[in-house]
Formats: sequence, structure tokens, C-alpha cells
Amino acid sequence: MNATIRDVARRAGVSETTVSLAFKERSRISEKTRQRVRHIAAELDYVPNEAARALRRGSPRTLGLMVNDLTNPFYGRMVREVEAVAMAEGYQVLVSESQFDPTRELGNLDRMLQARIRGLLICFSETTPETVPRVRDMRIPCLALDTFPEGYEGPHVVNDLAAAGRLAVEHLLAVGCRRLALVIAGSVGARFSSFARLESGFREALRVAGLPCDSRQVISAGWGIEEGYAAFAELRRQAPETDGVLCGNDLCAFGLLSAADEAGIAVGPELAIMGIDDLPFSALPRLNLTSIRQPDRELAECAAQALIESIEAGERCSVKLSLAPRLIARSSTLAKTSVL
Amino acid sequence: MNATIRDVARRAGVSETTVSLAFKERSRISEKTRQRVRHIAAELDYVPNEAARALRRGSPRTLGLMVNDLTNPFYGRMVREVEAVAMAEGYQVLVSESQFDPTRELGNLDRMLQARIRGLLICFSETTPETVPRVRDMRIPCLALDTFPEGYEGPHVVNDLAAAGRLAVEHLLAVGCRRLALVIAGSVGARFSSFARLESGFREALRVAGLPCDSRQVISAGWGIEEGYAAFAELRRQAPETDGVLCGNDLCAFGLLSAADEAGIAVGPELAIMGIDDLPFSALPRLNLTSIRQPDRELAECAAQALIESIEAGERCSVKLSLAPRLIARSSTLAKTSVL
DNA sequence: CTCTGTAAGTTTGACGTCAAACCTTCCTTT
DNA sequence: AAAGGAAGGTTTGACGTCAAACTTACAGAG
Repeated sequence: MNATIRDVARRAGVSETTVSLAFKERSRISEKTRQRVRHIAAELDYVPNEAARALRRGSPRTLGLMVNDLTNPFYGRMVREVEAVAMAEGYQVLVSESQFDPTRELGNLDRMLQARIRGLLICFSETTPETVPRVRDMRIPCLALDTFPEGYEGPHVVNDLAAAGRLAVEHLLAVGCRRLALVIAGSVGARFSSFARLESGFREALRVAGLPCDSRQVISAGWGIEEGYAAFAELRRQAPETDGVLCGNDLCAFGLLSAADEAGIAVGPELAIMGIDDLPFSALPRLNLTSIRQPDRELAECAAQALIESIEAGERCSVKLSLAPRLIARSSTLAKTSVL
Repeated sequence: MNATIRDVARRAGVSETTVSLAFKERSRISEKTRQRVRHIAAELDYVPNEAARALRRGSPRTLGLMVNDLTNPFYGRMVREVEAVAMAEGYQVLVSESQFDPTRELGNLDRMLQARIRGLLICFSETTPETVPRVRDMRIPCLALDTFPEGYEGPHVVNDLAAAGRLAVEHLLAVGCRRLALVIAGSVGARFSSFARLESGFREALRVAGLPCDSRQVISAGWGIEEGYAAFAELRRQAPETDGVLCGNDLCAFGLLSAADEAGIAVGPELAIMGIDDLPFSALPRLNLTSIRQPDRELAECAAQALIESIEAGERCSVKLSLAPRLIARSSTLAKTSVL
């Protein structure tokens, strides 16, 4: 049905190899022939058959992208941007969702490998430490996207969470908070997490400001709305005097905020709450959540580009990039001293 | 690197074809041999090479899934469910996003066809009428998911939007509203849209209730938060006496709700607002949006299953399914008569 | 004892692409 | 004039799978 390289060759009166060559830059073929062949190919609507290519080279032009939660718009944007870059480079993207479940994640990884992906972008989650060594030992280029856990030493394109932590503390202090808390995913003690960097940024900024920081100020929660909601009770129990909270992501902050509302606490004046991600929803006046915006577009773009480059170069990926975040102040951290 | 059918054949002392046959049910091969071959294959971690299969059969085991907006959690869930079914059946999913842009959508469709997808699930949008004939004329099984436009006559698995319209009207009337409006995507006059069914359900229920319904009660908007926000002004202009609104989706409702808040209108008592989708965000106490929950899981599952079945059967898909929605009442349509 | 039929395999070839190795010309160089 | 080289091709074969066509062995019929 579709034109093959053979049809083009026949029509152009050259060999199949010549046609193949005509589509490679810098190949030993005369410019004249190249143009002619390309022209004929275009006429015939010739598109190289991916399956045949894949068979020949041993693997298809496919990238794997593992995200945690497809219903979180943040990951949706990752998928969008990665696909855009991949498409431009002629790659397909195999999207997979871990749902924060180690078993599922490992299974998905296997599936991707069986599909012979040529490279992997992975958004690690804190709940799946098993994945780290597996990814490290993969023989295709892999790149951590958005965040990565402590033990991971590999290439990455992530948000500078330490900077985010600092930014948040500075902001919260500036609006008059004095007892800060951090609500993040991962378990106490073995905070196996890129959130450790968030925490260290957080602690460091507190230290610089001359404020104490003990472990009760760090609450373990999860990534979702529910978990944020539950974290509020924990916060009350563990650090009741808190007047400013930074949550690991916006979803979690929404939950916390709901719980605070319910408890009759004035979010902003009594308890400042902020998140990380700056989801579109955070700008809704009713939520109006102060958040830290990650440069998601660049993030995904850089990562995808870098990954594809290493694939083409046949080398291990070596990018290590931390992108600076930006604070978006809204009323969930309304200054205590300001007049409403 | 990976074991091939040849390795298995050699090890089992049979021909390659026998190995191939051993993996097909109902093939003319003795049960004994089948078991032995399968066992050896498992031992060698043999996984059939997709690229080779794809080359042989002319197309890979790949499904196309076109959604409108990856940052809308609703579509995220579609992707999730479709992938789950596809994976179980040994198919890959090629996800594509139209972003409500006809050019992009047609381009994506082309790309998918070039990737030789074997079937297509498409969430039509109102803004891309060009796609309808293109999809109709595709020679692979296609299935409309979630919704489909007026001109489309093909197979589909959708939400029963007429029922949603009725449900909404009944609910709004029950909580005491008397002047209803509908905010939906598409342009007046040529409401090229499955929303026409929503509208007809809406109108019908009004008629049954003995209430008038003129065209000013139907506002054209878009799908996003921004568009919902803008629609509020339009609503005030076009139908200022409105006391109950149904929005085409939750995102749009969030925008409308924000604008109403801003205008100092009490959402609920003064103006009831409801959406369709029941996103997780809608349950946030601060938003607390009454919504119509679509059975998204079944939707995606049925669709994916049906599509794969037609692919395997080599027939055109013929499923036409409308799934009943369910109303989730929250305070954005709080009864006027109730005490807050 | 030959003939036909069936069950259980095997051989062969093709799907489309593209390296690697192999030819021609034609031009330089000494 | 012979040797060498480069430019621009072409031929060949293999990637892994699986129909289709072909073979063999054996059972039962006549």
C-alpha cells in the first residue's frame, strides 16, 4: 500500500541503497542524485517503514517516559513537551505511569525494555527506591526528569529544589511567619528523596535567618490531595505552633489547605501555605495558592533533547542540570501584617 | 542480546516455525511439543521481537489515542485506562494531543498513520471539524471516545450527554433555580458538537418542566478555565437574570465560578453553577463544585477493548455505546431555600 | 499390499531497510 | 604509461518472524 524504498529506487533508476543514502546527510552521493531521489520520494509519498528500520537497527526510534500520575497536570505537561521534542526528532514516546507503585513501575520498565526503547526519561518517585539500581544498570541512556532520589548519581534535568526551599523560607519569613514547617513525601529517617535537597535548602535558609529547625518541623506526607489533607492533623500534633508551611507539591497543599479551612484556621494570616508546581488550578481565586513555579517546559525540552542527543551519539547521557525555580506569591501566604 | 526465535528453536531441537506455532492457540502442533517449546522459551526469556512482527504483518501492535489536552486530568485518566487495557492485550499506545487545534490534530493523525497504527481512539473536539471526514475515511478501525460531533456517524463509546443535560436541569430546578443557562463549547448556529445532545437534553428537560428556553440561554465558550472566566461576562450580558448554570466541563465551571466570586455573586444561593467531569479538584471544599461524573473508567475500558477486538477480527468497529452519567451534588448548587 | 488421509513438522521466502564489501570510472601523480 | 586514489555507485546479505507450500510418518480402508 505505502511506497517502499524499492518503488522509489525503481522510479529513480538507482539502487535501493542509493535511495537510503539520499536521505542521509554527508553521505557519499552526488548532490544531483540526492536531490532527484528526494524529489521522487516526495512525489511517491515515500515514508521509511519504521518497523523495517527498527528490525535492521535492532530497536525502534522509541523513547520511554515514566511519570508518576497522569491525572496530575504537571506530568501531563511533561508528556506534552517530551512528545513535542520527540516528534520533531522523529521519535515515538512510550508513556508509562507508575502510580507511585514500585511493582507497577518495575513492570512498566520491563515492558519498555521489551519494546526496545532507545532511551528513558524517568520521573522518580520517593516510593519506589527499587527502581534506582535498575535504572542505573540499564544499558540505554537514562535521564532523571523533574526530580531524583538520594542514592541516584546519574544524569538529570531537575528543578533546583534546594533553591526552592530557600526561596520558600525567605518568602514565608518576609510575610511574617516565624515557625515554619515542611510537608514532604518520603519517610522520616530514611528520607530517600530529592526532597532531601528541598529540606536542606529549607533548613539552610532557616539557619541563615538565625531560626531553629528541628525534626518536628518536617512532616511526612504523600503527593496527593488526600495525603495533604491528612498531613494537617499530623502538623497540628507535631508542630502546633506552626504559622507557615511549604508543601512538596500543589496537590498536597490543596489538601492541607482544605483541612485548615475546615479547622477554622485563616489560611494566610494564621497559617501561610504554599506549594510547588504552580498548577493552573493554583491561580483560581478560591484557592489562590502561593507556589513555586518550575520551568516545566524547559525542563522537559532540555531533558528530551539531551536524551536524544546521547542516543544518537551512542553514549551514556551525562547532563546534570538544575533549573532555577520562581516564586509566585498569592494570598495563601498573605502577609500577616498586611490589611486584607 | 535478546533471545530470538532461532535460539529457542535450536535449543528445543525444532524448527523456527514450530516455535512460532507453539505460541498460537489452536495450531497444528502436538500438545507435548507446545509445552516443551514454551518451557524452553520461558527459560531463555524469549520475547518475540515486535519490530520483526511488525515488518512481517505490515504494522506494529500499536493503537493511537488522540486527546485534546494532556493537562486536563480527565484526559489523563483516559490515557491511563486505555494504556492499561492495551498493555494487557500486548498493544502499545501512541498518545497524541490536539490542543484543540485542527492543524495540529490533522498533523498528529498523519504522524500516527505513518507510524502504522492499527486502530484509533479519538476524543473529538468541537474546534476541529476537519477531522471528522478524515477519520471516517481511515481504513483502520476508529472509535470516538468521550464525545463526538454532529456530523459523525461512526462507532463510539461516549457519555450520554443528553442524560447529563436532563440530570442537570432536574437538579438545578430541584434546588430552586428558575432561569437556567448552558455554557458550552462550539459556536452558535452551527453548534457542531456532541454538545448539541447536551443542549437538547437540557432543552428537553426544561420543556418537560414547562419552562421556556430561548437561544440567549445558551452561551458559547471554550473548554478551559480562562474561557469559563470570560463566559461569565457574556452570561451577564446575554442572560442577566440567570440563576443556574451548567458548564460543559469542570474546568470551564471553575473559571465561571471565579468570575462570579469576583463580581460579588454568591455562588449557590444567587447563582448555582455546575460542571461535567467531576475532577478530583471539584471535591476541594473551597471549590465544591456540583458536577456530573462520567464513568470514565468504563468509558476508556470499553472503548479500548472494543477497538482491539475489531482490530483482531479485522473488521470495522461497530460499537455504539452511551454510558449513563451520575450527578454529584455539592455546594456550588446549594439550595436557595436551604439554610447555610 | 497399495492407496488415501491426516497429523505433525520442516523448508523456503519475503516483509523493508541499510551496512559492508565490492565494482567502475575517471582523475592525479610520478 | 603504470600505479594509486577518490568519487559515486551497486550487490549482497541479514535483522526476526511467520505464511504458504512442501515433506514425512503413520493409520486405516479397500
